Amino acid sequence: MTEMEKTYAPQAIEEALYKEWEESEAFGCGIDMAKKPFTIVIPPPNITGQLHMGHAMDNTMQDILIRFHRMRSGAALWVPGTDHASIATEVKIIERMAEEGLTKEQIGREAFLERAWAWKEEYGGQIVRQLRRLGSSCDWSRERFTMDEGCSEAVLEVFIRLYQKGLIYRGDRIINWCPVCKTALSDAEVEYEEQATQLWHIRYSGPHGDVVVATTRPETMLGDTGVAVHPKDPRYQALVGKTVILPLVGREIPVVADDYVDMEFGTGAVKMTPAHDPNDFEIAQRHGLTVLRVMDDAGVMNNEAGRFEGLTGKECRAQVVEELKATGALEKITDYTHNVGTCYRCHTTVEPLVSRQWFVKMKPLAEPAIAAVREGGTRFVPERFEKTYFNWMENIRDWCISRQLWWGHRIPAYYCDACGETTVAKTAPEKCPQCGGSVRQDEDVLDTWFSSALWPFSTLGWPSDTADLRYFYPTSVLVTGYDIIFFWVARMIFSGIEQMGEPPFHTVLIHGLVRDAQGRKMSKSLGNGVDPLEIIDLYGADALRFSLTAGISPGNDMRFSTEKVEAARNFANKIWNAARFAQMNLEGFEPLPDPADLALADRWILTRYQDATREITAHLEGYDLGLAAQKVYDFAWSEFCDWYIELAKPRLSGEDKAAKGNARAVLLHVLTGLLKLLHPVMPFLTDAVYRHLPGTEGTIMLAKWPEPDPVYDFPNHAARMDGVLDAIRAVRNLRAEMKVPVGRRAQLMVLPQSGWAETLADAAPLFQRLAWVSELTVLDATPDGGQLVSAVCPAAELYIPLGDLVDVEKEMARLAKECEGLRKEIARAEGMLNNPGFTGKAPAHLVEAERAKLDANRTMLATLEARAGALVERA
RNA sequence: GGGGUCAUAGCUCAGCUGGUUAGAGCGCUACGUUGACAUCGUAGAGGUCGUAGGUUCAAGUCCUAUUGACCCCACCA
Repeated sequence: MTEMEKTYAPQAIEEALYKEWEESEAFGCGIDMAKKPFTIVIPPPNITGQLHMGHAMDNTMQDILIRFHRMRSGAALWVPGTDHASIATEVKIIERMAEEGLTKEQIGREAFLERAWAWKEEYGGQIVRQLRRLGSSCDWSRERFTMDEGCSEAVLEVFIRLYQKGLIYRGDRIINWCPVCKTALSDAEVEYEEQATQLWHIRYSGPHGDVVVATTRPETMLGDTGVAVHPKDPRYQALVGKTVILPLVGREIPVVADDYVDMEFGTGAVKMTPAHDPNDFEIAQRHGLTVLRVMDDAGVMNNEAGRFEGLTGKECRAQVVEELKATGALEKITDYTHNVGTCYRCHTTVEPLVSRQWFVKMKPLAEPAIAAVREGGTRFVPERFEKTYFNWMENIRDWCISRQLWWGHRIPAYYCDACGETTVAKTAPEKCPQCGGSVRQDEDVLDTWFSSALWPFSTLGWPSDTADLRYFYPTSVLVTGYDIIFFWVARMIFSGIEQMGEPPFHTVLIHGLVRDAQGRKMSKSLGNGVDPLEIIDLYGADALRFSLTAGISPGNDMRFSTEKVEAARNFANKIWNAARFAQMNLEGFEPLPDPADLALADRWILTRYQDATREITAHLEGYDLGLAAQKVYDFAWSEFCDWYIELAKPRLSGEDKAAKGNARAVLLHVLTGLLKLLHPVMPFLTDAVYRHLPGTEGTIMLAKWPEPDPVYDFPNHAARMDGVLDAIRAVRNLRAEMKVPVGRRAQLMVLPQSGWAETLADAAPLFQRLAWVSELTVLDATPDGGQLVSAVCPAAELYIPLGDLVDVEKEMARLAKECEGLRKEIARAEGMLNNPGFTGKAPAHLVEAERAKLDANRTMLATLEARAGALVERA
């Protein structure tokens, strides 16, 4: 045993300890068919990423579960990896190139990809190193990347399978176009923001009558190919089936009737721009309206816009409004606030437009995915997120998966220009299988979430039939924030079911966001983010982990504050010092003695320890990590440190060899056990301390998780000890109220309640040590004398002779106050017990407990009243 | 428009399927060098659990309504 420093210094031990863990392969998990593995796949962080508080919490939770199960069953696997993050990474690389004055078009696809891979090499390792600093016990030998060979193979395989089943198709559909990222986006990638704008009311005239339409985007009128009204709208009956003339353009466009139109809103007539509005597109499909695109991918008006060609959308709007005013077609302009879609990466307003893209047909995939959750094959914790999931899955639309980007999995579709044939294959066909012409590959890549969706099985070797895949799939739990249920969780579920035949995990553990101390979302733009690495430097990884876990409830957001981290750091120090104390008193390993030889205090702490073990285990099994951490904290600090260590001191420093040995053995046993219970949350501290303790071997990581042992469980004795502790507290309380300085010895006389005499007499050394008692006298009758202060507790009446220090009036006031409290409590209990409803219907043990409490309180009250009476007489 | 969360001590939050006199951390007050720990100890003050009903022997916990803060989804042009 090496000497322990006076305070815990995490900086001194974390790095070396982690290195040792990793090199010893303690993070690994072999295949052992006799054991059911507990498996988690990491939500792969982006290679562009820096570890932020969200990651820190997410990964701490995963690590807690993994470490818990590893200790418990010896078979736990946490698969790490990173995500290529197609769009996010590409944007960053383009930004970097812009600093050199380069664009990706200038350097070309191949050179661009070289840069991207170089980027990956440079930054991809960063976040993974940061995860190590947190203490994440991932099996790094299995680290994966969404674009590594195996994951890419999985992507191709899935694409081809879905294509062959008709679940992937290419078509001209309305998609969300980001004019800055210059790519299509899926619906999930659009975020809506409220914007104040205007509503332009424009009159479309025609031979059969006029109609006024309202729009938020007047420039899109150039692409109008119809007007829609509600079929039952009396105002427009005559116009349905006829045509009106599109102002500025002069095109004759039909008026159609469709239920979609809301008669109450605006004028009840809607201009139809099928190429630039998703609803219009759908109505156009129903009525056979032309789809006319007037804007190109960069948001510039194209040749279909006639004389407006070449203008940007904004310029075009101004121009169109100007001309409409001039021609008198503009009826009015009103203020209007509505939600506009923006790109989730760059927050540019997205342009809905018709484009030829690849889609996944969602209905057939969504159905079994809904059923899996509904039937309990996968369950969300907390359960309420199932509603979110169902709501999304049940209203899902086809998933646009092609992106006009270069960094990502290139779509394995090959087109023949000669005959128009499309070939979907893992490798490029040499020539068109139809006509023998030459083929070219689709230029686009897949949505980055397409590969993430396969993560739980692609990382285990799929599509190969590997031993890992057979053993570890389906995984156990997925841990993530509620913000990516749609992006990722839902897609993993349907992909797992479709490809593997069963959902990828049985539980989805959802956590909230980490907010700043004021409750605001941490963000780069606000600059209110707290860097977890700085916190680790200052307070240690364990303190950070604990502060992100303790007292947190699943699915709820939390506020991060350094005060919380400080409290956690203090806790780490407390444990450290408890161990230091133990180390100073131990003399090597001593096993628990025969239960019959144990002192009352030993029985008490062993029982409490078992209670804690049961409770913490249950909380971890139920994913209540916050409660588990809280419970270890309370047990360690309030029971073990505050009480047991103090209770053990008289024996540890005493002369009785046997008693000393017993106290040592119990101290060591409970301390070692509590370190194990704490290890999942505070891995560094617990392992460092563990190695200082006698009788331990290797790392605590691989130690066996504590299990309750009936031989050392003494609930009745624990209750006796609680009686003694109550009495000690009562004495301390008395002294504090009488302003007797701590440390100044005073005599104590106790008049035991029936059955307590021996216990109290035996506890004399404890009173001496913990309540600064000079001498304890056990009485057999109420003492006489006014210069006493008294208290009463379930075990005994307590008297302290304080001589002249006793202020009789004050003492009487104090007694009166205590009596008052007791009377209230007695009245409450009597009320309950006199209620036949309670005695008749409540569980018997509760009624019994209530009755016992009432009796005890009555006895105490009688004592106090007698005492008060005696004082009155004397006065 | 639909769905959800939160409201408990001065502050930040726990409180599982309803059952002791509702808890913790921080802060506050008083006292304190008992050789593990001042990153500490002892004692204390502080809450009619947002409001109004209801169910029940029993409600912070379940139901309904309501007020306030917030989030997600939908996207009526």
